[in-house]
Amino acid sequence: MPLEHAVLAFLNLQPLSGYDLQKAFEESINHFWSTTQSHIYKVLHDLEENGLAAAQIVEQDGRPDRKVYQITPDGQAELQLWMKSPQALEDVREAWLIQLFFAHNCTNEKITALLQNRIEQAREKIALYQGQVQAGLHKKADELGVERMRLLWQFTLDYGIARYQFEIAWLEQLLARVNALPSLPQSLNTSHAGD
Amino acid sequence: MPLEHAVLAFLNLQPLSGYDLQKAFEESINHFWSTTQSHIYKVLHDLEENGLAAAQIVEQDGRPDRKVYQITPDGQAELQLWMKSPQALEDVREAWLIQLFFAHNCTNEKITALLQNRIEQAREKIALYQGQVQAGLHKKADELGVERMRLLWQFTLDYGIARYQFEIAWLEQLLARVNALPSLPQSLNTSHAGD
DNA sequence: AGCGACATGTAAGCGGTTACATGATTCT
DNA sequence: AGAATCATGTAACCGCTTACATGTCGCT
Repeated sequence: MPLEHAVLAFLNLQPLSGYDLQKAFEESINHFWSTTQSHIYKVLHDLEENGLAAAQIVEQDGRPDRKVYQITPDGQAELQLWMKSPQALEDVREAWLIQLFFAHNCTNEKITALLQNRIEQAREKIALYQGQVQAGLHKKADELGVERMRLLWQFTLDYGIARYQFEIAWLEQLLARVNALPSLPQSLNTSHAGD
Repeated sequence: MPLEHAVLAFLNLQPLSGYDLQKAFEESINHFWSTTQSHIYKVLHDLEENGLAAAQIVEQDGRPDRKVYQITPDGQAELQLWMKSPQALEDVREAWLIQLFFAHNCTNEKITALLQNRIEQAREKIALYQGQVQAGLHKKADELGVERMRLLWQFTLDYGIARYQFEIAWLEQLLARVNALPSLPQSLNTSHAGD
């Protein structure tokens, strides 16, 4: 469960509440591991149950109580173990490839439209990563002032940018190949409701 | 629900049983949309409930009965709609990036080991795709003899290969950058259980 | 006698998202 | 007066995987 370990990794830097963690995720690793508030609270609950984190209620005046979690020795051991363990390479799993695979009865124009939409989405992602996300990471890194950390964070961002750039390049190459596709069989083109 | 639509797309070519579908998935689109037997049976059940497919029991001698599903007009309409609808570009979501992000206290050697393991896995995927998967697609395409289909199928396979090749190239580039990383802070290197 | 192919399903769990629920304080 | 921030959670659902359950036939 990667989210559990991401939470442990954050707690290993400093004690945090669910609310803090939500912001930390948003500002730090959202570009490669998005999550939700409710999932974080659930994971914290589970971590406590398993003795990997310990909670402590902190009262505040004029504000709701905070429930601050600390990593336990068991939690540190678990984290250390996980950090070393090779993760399985993710399988390709993309819904648009289903569309492409079964596009036999679609016109080349319709296929092209799908690809162009995808290129557009990838461009937006890159703009986001190079803009807001990059700025956010820079800011956080400057606060901490640890060069080694800054570079590691940058690697994760660069990965995302490179990935979406790859996506665009590959799709553009595919556009040409789609245009060269033999045309639809007439019977299917006119008579079928088909795909 | 992409699996539902993948099943509809198969049924749009010909009526099939759950067992047939499992084999069809295995032989055709497993390289970008893997699934399981039980999931297929569940989806078929749901499709029938929603009137997108209709089942028919076919008795056999010496074999268990088959439950053969046919796509309905509603199913065809739904499929046609989905085929045109742009899919959201998948977010980057990779657990090893969590490891990289928090690798501050890991030695460069440990980071390198993770990357190399990933490169190795990607190489294996490429070998698989260029070998068995490519052969399987060729065989199926030859049986059908429709060039337009053959090419579309090839595109989905080429995507996978290109993706894993990208992965390798990017990781190899990262290896150099990891070696150039400023070393661990001594205090953390020696005293902490840490990450 | 044992295994693989044929054939259909259920149950439990996992990691995750969306929607719901509550309520004070501070800023505009 | 209304919105944003602070703060914690539950419930329901989704897509999917793993494990379980059952049984026949044909081949070796």
